[in-house]
Amino acid sequence: MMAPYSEKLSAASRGRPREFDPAVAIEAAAKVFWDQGYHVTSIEDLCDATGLLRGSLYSAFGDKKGMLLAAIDQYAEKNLARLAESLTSSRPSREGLRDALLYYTRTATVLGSRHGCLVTNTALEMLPDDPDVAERVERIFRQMASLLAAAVIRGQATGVFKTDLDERSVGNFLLCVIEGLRVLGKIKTYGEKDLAPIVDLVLAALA
Amino acid sequence: MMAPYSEKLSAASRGRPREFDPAVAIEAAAKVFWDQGYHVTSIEDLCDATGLLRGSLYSAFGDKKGMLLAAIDQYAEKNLARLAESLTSSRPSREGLRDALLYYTRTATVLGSRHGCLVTNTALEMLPDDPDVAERVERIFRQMASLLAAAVIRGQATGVFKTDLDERSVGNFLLCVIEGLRVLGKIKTYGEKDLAPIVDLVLAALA
DNA sequence: TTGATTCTTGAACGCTCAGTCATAAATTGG
DNA sequence: CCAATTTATGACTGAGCGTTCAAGAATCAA
Repeated sequence: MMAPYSEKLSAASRGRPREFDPAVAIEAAAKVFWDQGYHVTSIEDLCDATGLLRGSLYSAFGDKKGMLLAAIDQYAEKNLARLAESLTSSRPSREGLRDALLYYTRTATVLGSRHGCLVTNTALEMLPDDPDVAERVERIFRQMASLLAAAVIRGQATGVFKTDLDERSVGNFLLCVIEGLRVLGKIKTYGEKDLAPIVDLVLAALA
Repeated sequence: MMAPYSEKLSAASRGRPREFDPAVAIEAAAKVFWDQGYHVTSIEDLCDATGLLRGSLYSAFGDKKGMLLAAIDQYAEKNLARLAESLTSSRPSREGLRDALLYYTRTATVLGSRHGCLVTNTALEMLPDDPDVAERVERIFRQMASLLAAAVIRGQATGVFKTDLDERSVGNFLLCVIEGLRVLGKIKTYGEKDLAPIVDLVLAALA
C-alpha cells in the first residue's frame, strides 16, 4: 500500500497502450472525493466522472483507496506549489502573508462550492484510523507549516514581524488558522467578510 | 425532519413502556459516530453500542440520520455548557481564556483517542450538502463564538485585553483557532506541547 | 506471423447496508 | 377481564456496494 499505484502508472513498454491519461483521470476523481467525501463516493461515481470503466480504474490504481491516495498526492503537490509561489513571489511583507491567508478565506467561501479542502476533509473523515492517509496528511501539514514559518522568518529579517517568535510555533499557528478557516468555510453563514477580519487578528499576533 | 425523534421520545402514557433511557442510548450512539464518522457507522454498530435492537432504535429515532441529529444535539448541549462554565467560573483574565483554549489542545491530543470533536467531524463529513446538520452546526458555532467574544469583552472592561477589538471578529477568530486545533489534533505528530504555543500566539493577538 | 503482454469491456459475485414488518409482550383505560 | 395501545424482537428484503474475472482488442518482441 506504500505506492500501490505508482508501479502500475508507469508506461508499459509491451502490451496494449493505456488509452487515458492517469493524471487527468485522477484530477476528475479528486473532484468527486472533494465534493462528496471518500465513503459516499462509489466506484460508479468515479467511472462517471472519469469516463472510464471499472476495470480500467482498478488496473491503474489498485482499488478505491489507491484512487484516493493518488488524488491526495496530486492535489497536495499542486497546492503546496501554489502556496510556495504565493509566499515567495514578492519580497517578504505583511501584505504578502496577508494575501496568502486571504486566499483561503476566498476559496473557502465560494458560493455554491463550499467543499473546503480535499486534504482537510479526508483527514477528518479517515483519521486517526487510516495510516496511509495519516502519513500523507502529516507530510502535507509539515510542509505547509514550514513554508509559512519561513515566510515569517524572512519578514523578521526585514523588520516586518516581531523578532521573538518561535519558528515552529508560528508555522503551526498559521497552519492552525488555515485549517480553522477551512472548517468555518463549510458553513454558509460565514462569508469572506466574516473570515477576512480573522486574518487581520492573526497578523496582529505576529507584529 | 425538523424534530423527527423528539415526538417519539416523549413518554407515552398508554402501551408498553420503553425499557431503555433514550439519553443513555444516544450517548452510546454518539460515541460511535464520534469514533468512526456517520457513513462508516452501521445500524449494527449502533445496536452493539447501545445494547438495543434495530426496531427499538428505529421506533425511537426514526432513522439513522435521526440518531445522528439526536447525538449532535445532546453532545452540543453538554459541551456548550462546559465552555460557558469554563469561561465564567473565574473573573475575566488572560489565564481564564488561556485555560479555556488549552482545554481543546488537551482533548484534541489524548493518546489513543484522537477523534476530535463530533460536531467538527460531522460538519466536514456532511456539509455543505446536508441541511439538517448545517442548521445545527451553524447554531452551535454561533453560540461558541458568542461565548468566546463575551469573555473577551468582559476582559476588556477589566483592562486585560486591547480595547480596539471588534466583538464579532474576535469570537470568530477564537472559534477558528479552536476548529483548527481540532483538525491538527487528529494528526499524531501534533502533541499538546506543539499546540499549546499556538494558544499563546492567539492571546498575543488580543493583548 | 505468432505468442506474450497489457489494456478494455461489462457482466457477475458475494456481501453489507438501511430500513421494514409480522408477531409477541407489556402496559393502561374501562 | 378485555380491548386498545405501545414497545420488543429478530427475521427478512431489495438495493447498492467494492471487487473480480473471462473474453476481446491492441500492441510489442522475435
